[in-house]
Amino acid sequence: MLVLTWGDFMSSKRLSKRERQNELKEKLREDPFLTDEELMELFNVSIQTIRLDRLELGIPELRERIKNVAELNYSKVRSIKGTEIVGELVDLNLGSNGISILETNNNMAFKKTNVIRGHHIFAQAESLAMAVIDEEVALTGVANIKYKNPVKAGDKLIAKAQMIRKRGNKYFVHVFTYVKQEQIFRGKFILVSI
Amino acid sequence: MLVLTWGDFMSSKRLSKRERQNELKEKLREDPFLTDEELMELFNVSIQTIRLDRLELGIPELRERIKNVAELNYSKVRSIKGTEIVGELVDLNLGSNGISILETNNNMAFKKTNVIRGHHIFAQAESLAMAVIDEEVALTGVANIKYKNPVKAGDKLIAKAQMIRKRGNKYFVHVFTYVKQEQIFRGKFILVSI
DNA sequence: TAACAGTTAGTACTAGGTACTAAATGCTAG
DNA sequence: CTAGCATTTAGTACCTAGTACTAACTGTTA
Repeated sequence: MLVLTWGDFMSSKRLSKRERQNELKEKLREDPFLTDEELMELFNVSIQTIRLDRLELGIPELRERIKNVAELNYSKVRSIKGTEIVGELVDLNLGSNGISILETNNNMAFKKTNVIRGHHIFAQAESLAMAVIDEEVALTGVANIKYKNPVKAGDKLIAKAQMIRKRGNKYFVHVFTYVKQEQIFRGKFILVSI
Repeated sequence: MLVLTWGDFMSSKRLSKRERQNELKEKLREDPFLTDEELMELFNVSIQTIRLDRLELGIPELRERIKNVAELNYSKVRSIKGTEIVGELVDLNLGSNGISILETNNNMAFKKTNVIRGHHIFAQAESLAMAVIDEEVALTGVANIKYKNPVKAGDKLIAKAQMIRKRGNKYFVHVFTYVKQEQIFRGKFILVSI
């Protein structure tokens, strides 16, 4: 059996600038914790070449990369904590209707397909439904929902909620979510105030 | 009204070594991105004092702290990428059933009531339903769900999924979620493979 | 007032770089 | 075969955010 490690591969072959830079991007995407020195050994070129490559590709230094990774995750936690409403509330008539907008990104998507995971669409709709009813505290009792079309990362979700009726402490709210006029989700919620 | 900022507080008062070291630990727990220089200004002491404090408390330098945050989340991200499952998968029989556990915390709850927001319960159930069906890529088409009882932050959610039947590319999966034997959620999902 | 904890000052050194200049090497077209 | 250009390598000064260490200076307390 012939087995070539990355090391064998790299020491046997010197890639062209373009090839090397592509591999460099790929390697650093996989592992942003690699130092220039490690990359230099990986690609069997001088450290200056690695640095020129990073400069040309606009890739920041190790410490910046690590910091970016750290801040990404640190801010993610904070932003979730901050908002109780998923998406941005752009219109609200208590007891009647409301509109919220959610900008999707590929953190919300399946990596393979880039399709937004259902629970994000659900979360936007549910929290909008909650916002619409004129109650201090409420919980979702029942939801009947339908995903009509897949949503791609980057799409802007516009959710429109309408309170249909109120019976005792139960609120019936319908939410329709659109991407560019096209309906992609429909949810019927029964919310219970407590 | 008397308002004291942290700055006022710190410049008016010099804490004892013990107090300062406690505050230091707390500050760095809140924000690990603080440099010794920023801490020095915060506590109104010299940079050497901050460094002695860190040494005594065994707190690593800024870059190490950032790296730790980054690595923590990097491995977390990787594990999410691997599973894409909300909660921890403890049992799985492809095409039949599965169980996942989600430890809730107060980041997942309404601040006022400490009740877990519905979409977290939904997300656990939906992703477990996805895991159970033996398909590479699938989307939720329809869901009919019911929240039976509110869940408090700290509760451990045990979701049990059962695939009921398959018709063409449609899968019918039922998920029941429990907190200490008590059922708190029920969801009927129709998943569509693509 | 001596002893000691606590604090501050200063120096040499480190990793992992940036920014820059200069020189060497490789390839290609005339 | 060689001029000209891209590419690569070498080397220097400088940076940040430190470590590790020595020495000196306060402040309190016995």
